Amino acid sequence: MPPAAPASAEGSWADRAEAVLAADGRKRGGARRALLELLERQTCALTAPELEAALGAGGRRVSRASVYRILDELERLRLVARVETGQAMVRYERAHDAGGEHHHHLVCDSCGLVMPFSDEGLERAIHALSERVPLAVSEHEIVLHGACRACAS
Amino acid sequence: MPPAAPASAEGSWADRAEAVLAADGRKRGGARRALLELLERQTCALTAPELEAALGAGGRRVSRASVYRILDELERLRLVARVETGQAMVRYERAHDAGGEHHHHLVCDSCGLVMPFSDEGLERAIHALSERVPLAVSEHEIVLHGACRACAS
DNA sequence: GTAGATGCAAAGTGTTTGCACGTCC
DNA sequence: GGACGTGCAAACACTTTGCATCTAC
Repeated sequence: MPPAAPASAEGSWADRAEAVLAADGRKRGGARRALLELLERQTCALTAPELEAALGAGGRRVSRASVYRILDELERLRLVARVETGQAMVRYERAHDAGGEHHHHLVCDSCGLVMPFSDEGLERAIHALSERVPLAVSEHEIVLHGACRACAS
Repeated sequence: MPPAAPASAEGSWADRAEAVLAADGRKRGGARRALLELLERQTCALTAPELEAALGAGGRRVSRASVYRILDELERLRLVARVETGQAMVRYERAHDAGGEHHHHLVCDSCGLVMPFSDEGLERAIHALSERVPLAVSEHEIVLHGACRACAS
C-alpha cells in the first residue's frame, strides 16, 4: 500500500486545499477534512461511491450528499479533477499542483483496473495541437484502453 | 446540415453493420435499422437519450430499452464507440472503419458543445507510447476541454 | 415453429436537492 | 448568532431487466 502522506504536516496537500477553501470564504468541517485526507492518500482516481465506502471503512462516515457536494466544490476550485474512464462512473483525484506531476490513465477493459501513466512526448503533441483547434484549451484528458498484464495472459 | 448518406446503397455504413450483425447470427429488425441509419448520418457522438429523441422526432419511435440494448450490442461488435466527454453521460458514435477517419473530441465546458478533431502528430505520439506501457492497448480516447469560440468571446 | 427483436413498465444505481440540525468563526 | 457544513430522505435521470408480444428466417 502507498505510504500515507502526513496528514497534518505544514504544506500537505490537504492543508493547502483547506487554505484555498478558507480563501474562498469557507469554514472548516469534519466531513470535508476526512475526504481531503483520503484523497491525499490516493495514487489514482476513485469514484464517489468508492470514496464514500472508503471513508466509512476508515471509521469516518460521511453522508453521500456531502461526498458529492464536497467533490463538486473541490472541482470548482480546481483542487480535484474528474477522470472519465469509460466505465459509466466519474472518478475523482486530487488535481496536479502547478508544475507538479501530471498523469493520464490506462484502463483495463477486462477487469476494470485503472493505472496512471505520464509521457512527455504526448504532452508536447497535445500542447502543439492546442494552438490549432477552435477551442481555448484549458484541460486535456487521455485514456488508453486495453488489457492489463494479468488479463492479457 | 450534413448530407444524409444513401441509406440503402450497397456499402453504406448501415448496410455493412447489418452484414456484421447477420454474420453474428442476428436477425434484422426495424428499430435497429432506424438506429443504424440515424448513427450513419451523425458527424459526432450523441447520448442515448439524444438518440432516442432523434428517432422519435424522425417519426420512427424506438423504445428506450431497445436503444440501450442495440447500442450495447453494437458496441460489443465494435460497430459503435463510446465517447466520454466528462459530461456525466456516455456518448455513442459509429466506429471508424479500419483505415478510415479517426477522430477525438473538443468539449466546451461552458456550453457543452462537442466537436470532432484529428491530429496526425498526436496519433504518432500515442502509438509510440503504446509500446511502453504495461497494457496491451487496443483503443485510446482523447478529450480536450476548454471554451469554444462563442463562449470565449 | 423457434430464436431473436421490440415495447412497456418496473426495478436499479449513481447523483442531486430540500430541509432541519449542527458547527465554525 | 449568522453563515456555512452535514446528514437524512426524497426526488431525479439515466440505464438495465423481466416479461409478453411480434417478427424474421
